[in-house]
Amino acid sequence: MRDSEKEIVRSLPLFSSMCDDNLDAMLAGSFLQRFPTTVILFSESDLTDFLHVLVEGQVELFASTNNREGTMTLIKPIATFVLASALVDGAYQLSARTLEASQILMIPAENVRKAMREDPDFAQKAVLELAACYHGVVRAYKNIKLRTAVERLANYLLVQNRRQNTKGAITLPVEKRTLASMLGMTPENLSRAFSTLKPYGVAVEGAKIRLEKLDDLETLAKPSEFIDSH
Amino acid sequence: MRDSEKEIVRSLPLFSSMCDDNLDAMLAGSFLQRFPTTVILFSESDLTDFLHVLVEGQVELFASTNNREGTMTLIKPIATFVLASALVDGAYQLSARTLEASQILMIPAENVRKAMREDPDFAQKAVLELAACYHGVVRAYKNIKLRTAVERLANYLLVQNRRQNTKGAITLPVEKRTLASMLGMTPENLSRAFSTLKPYGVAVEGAKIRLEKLDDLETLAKPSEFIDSH
DNA sequence: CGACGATTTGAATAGGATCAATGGGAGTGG
DNA sequence: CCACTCCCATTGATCCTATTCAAATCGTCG
Repeated sequence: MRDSEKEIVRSLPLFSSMCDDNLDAMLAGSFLQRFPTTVILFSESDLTDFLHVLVEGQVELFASTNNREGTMTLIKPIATFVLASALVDGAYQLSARTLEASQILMIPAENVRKAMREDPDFAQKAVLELAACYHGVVRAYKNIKLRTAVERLANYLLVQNRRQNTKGAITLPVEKRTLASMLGMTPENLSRAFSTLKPYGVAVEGAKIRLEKLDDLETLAKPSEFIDSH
Repeated sequence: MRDSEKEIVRSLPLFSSMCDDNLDAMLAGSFLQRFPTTVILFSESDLTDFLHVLVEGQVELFASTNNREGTMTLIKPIATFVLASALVDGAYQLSARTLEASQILMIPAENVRKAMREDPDFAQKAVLELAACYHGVVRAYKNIKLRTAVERLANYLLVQNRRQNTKGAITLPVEKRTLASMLGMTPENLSRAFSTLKPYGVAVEGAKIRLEKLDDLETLAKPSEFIDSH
């Protein structure tokens, strides 16, 4: 474990206030691993060996059943994933694959559970992090349960516009087929949803999207503070 | 706060190992309140004043946006709800209403946050509880994203059959329109889904459902350990 | 008994998925 | 560098699922 990697971990709110000794103890046995793109990191039925920290690249968490598959969420650096699974010592519950070549710091789950038991401050941070994760899934659940495909796309575009802060000229951070899966539709349907949004000022050129009538798009999307990310 | 109420709280894993002094401190300012049926307990935008413990009755957590509404989950005694919101000091994120006359123990959220900060053992329990809640929503999210309405109903019936442990003669614990909302469909569509399941041995008489061909139903439902409740 | 809401059934419509075919890039190998 | 291949994206046609609107039935409760 190099110092540079320790600094990466420390930059995360979850670990920011952990004392140095405890951090060293938790990182013992950890290692930074590089993965090529499109690699399965683990499957939902695997036992949770590691808490993962995505340092570079991009990772998709997905679920499959009965020959169907759906994206649950996308992970971008720098962030941990599968914290809940690592803390309870069970199966991952979700599968993961890289969407790009990625660097991932793997922290033994047992170390994380030990830290939770022995470092009250870390346990507290874990509570806050888990609560945030919980509300994140609740939002996603509301989104798919209460909105149509076109509305989900419209709201996604508005959120990206705020995040990328680039005045209506956004770039999709993932392939359209992955975006389709994340938004709970087929790639064909995503194409058609983009067409439907054309009258609302959505101009598509590959991964570059221009939003030329933000007001109209918002009227259609009806964004909600309690569904769309802050 | 009477002793009987304290015993109720203590019966929950979340509080089982809390020392008596801390429990008393947390329960200071708590009160047991009775509500009639169909009462709104709070709305998603309300600030989280209380951690709720459903002692008797039944509660629905739901979300609404743009004139649509959907059941997120149903709470049955004895269980806490909105723990995540109580711990982070923000809005509830979900709305709640009683589905029956109910008794609810209201614990000031500030007390819960204080307990989390000062009682490491409680923080640990909260971590485990939150992780379980998180996985619960993930399951619900997978369920709606990867299954059709008929499949969701079929799996719901199989889960109820296991839980009620009554050899294929189950009783729906809620009105059908609520069940429809929980399964993410309209009441009309639920009716039709029951009709679709008739050839699979599902016989409906009001709230009484008989499952007469469990094997056929399972073949259709394709239950999954990582979607359906244990 | 009468009123109200829940449930069911029917018909029409809308939202999405599937199947098929085509075009377009990116990467590979010659 | 170019041709080839493969996969992504788009478009069209069709099918299926689910919602909406309407109406009838059923139960429950006052």
